[in-house]
Amino acid sequence: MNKIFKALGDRNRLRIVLSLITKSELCACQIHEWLGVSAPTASNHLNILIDTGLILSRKEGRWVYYTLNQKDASLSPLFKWLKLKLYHDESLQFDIENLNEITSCSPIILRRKQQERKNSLHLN
Amino acid sequence: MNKIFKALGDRNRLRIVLSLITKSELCACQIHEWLGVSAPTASNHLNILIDTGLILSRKEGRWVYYTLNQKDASLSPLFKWLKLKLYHDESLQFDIENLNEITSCSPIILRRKQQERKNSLHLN
DNA sequence: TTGACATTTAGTCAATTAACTAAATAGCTA
DNA sequence: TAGCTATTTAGTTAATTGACTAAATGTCAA
Repeated sequence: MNKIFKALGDRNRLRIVLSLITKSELCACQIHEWLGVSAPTASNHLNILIDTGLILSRKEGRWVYYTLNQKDASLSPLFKWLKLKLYHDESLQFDIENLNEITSCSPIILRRKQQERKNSLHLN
Repeated sequence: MNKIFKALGDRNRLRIVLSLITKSELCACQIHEWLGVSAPTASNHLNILIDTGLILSRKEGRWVYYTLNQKDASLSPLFKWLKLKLYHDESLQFDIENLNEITSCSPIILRRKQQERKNSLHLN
């Protein structure tokens, strides 16, 4: 149980879980983009959440998709409470809003956009 | 919300909350004795829990008593979940069992016992 | 099969944290 | 009032953690 709280005690890991509460499935690159941390950092957080059993992953070629672990019934009251808290927390909702921009296109398009942004930076 | 998870992410702070779930009210010295840490360390943990709103304190002369914060209704699903988890976690139950020895007498008697133990150590 | 690319692993570093001891504070009691 | 004593505050230290970059892995697609 302590492991679960340790996992959620990190702001970025809590944000991942909240994003999966509202979006049901996200791929690693979407999460890394949204968190605003490097890909290795996001990967590390995701693995910690996997390790505590809070989320599940599914591999599809080079892409890895994540969902909440709905299979563990003992977690569902916790997720329910998180969802409720999320509804009443303005700052968290504001944070989640930016997810919509990222999930409004497929991961492939998102990556192309990331690439273009990177290239235009190099021109300056 | 992150603050709550950060608070419960520490093993000793989680133990304090679990002890208050099973005992409803405990004084600082009982908690310090049970955790097996120094009095300043216990005091620090208790203040962090107060600060996050998870527990409440009540002063009675030199003694300070702590309870869960039942006044904040939004926390009750969390406490309920903790209680449920506690029932299904053998190692935590074992840990909590030692509380009975400490709470079987008043804090005043407990302190006298602590003193006697300390004195007998000095004789060796 | 080679090049590109999503993700992970390794290794480093700064910041945070939880513990301790010593000293201060505050409240009882003789 | 003076001296205990429960708790808190200050200050120090070792361990943990979360971030980064560089390099490795594994998969698709030309």
